[in-house]
Amino acid sequence: MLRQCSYDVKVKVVIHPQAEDLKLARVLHALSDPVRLQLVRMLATEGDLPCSALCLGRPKSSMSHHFKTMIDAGLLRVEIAGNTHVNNLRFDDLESRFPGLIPAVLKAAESTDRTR
Amino acid sequence: MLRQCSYDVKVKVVIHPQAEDLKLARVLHALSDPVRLQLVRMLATEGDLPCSALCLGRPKSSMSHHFKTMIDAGLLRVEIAGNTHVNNLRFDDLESRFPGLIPAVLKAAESTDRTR
DNA sequence: TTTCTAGTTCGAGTTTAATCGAACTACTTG
DNA sequence: CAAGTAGTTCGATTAAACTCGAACTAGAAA
Repeated sequence: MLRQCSYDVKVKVVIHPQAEDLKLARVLHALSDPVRLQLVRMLATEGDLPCSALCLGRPKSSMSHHFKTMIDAGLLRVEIAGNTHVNNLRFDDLESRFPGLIPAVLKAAESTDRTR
Repeated sequence: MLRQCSYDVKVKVVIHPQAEDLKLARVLHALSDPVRLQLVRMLATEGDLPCSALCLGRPKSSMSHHFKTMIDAGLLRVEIAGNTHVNNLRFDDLESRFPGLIPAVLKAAESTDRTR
């Protein structure tokens, strides 16, 4: 028996994995790209930021790909505020699941920009 | 002016990057695979191991690829002892370059095997 | 010297990822 | 409502990675 919805509902759903479902390999992969490392650094130091503040000269579609990768891995949470998407680093979730990992990565990334 | 070598020299050279040349993104990428994470765990807990002790059921050629990835990233050092290649985790180099990173990864990996 | 063992290299097939223009959606503002 | 703004999605292209059999190399052992 199928239930049908009589109105045309359009919900923009961004799926964030739960803290306990974060997978280490996925998180490390999301961190293993210079562009994404830079995003993590910016979000860690400057707090929540809209996409526009994070697209440093690159095409929007490229950045959208990186955001998706990070969201799927559980690195970012996105809150939609009207027109803009506010990104924030899921620091507490990451820290509870993988203690010390993000601080170590941030420290390592800060010690040099020759990340690649 | 070219110098020529009159004998046929064959040297097996394994190039290990120097500690100060390790690149964070490369290291994270080398860590971002479940098979390689497992290798890191085994080497961390059991010390130096030959390839044969690390190829858990997988084809040698596949494992060779993973070893190469890890060596190139600076995760492993290989010492050739006669017939066998002894692998060891470059813990001290990694720790001096990226303090806390490997311990955090090991702790995270140990907390669950659902790494992927 | 033949054989065994340990591991690499090669090559092919497949998968996954990165890049980016163009079209699209949805909110906001005039 | 029209126009602008913020960001996603699509589709194509290219580049990297992963996997693995087969052939190869070199040391060890018989």
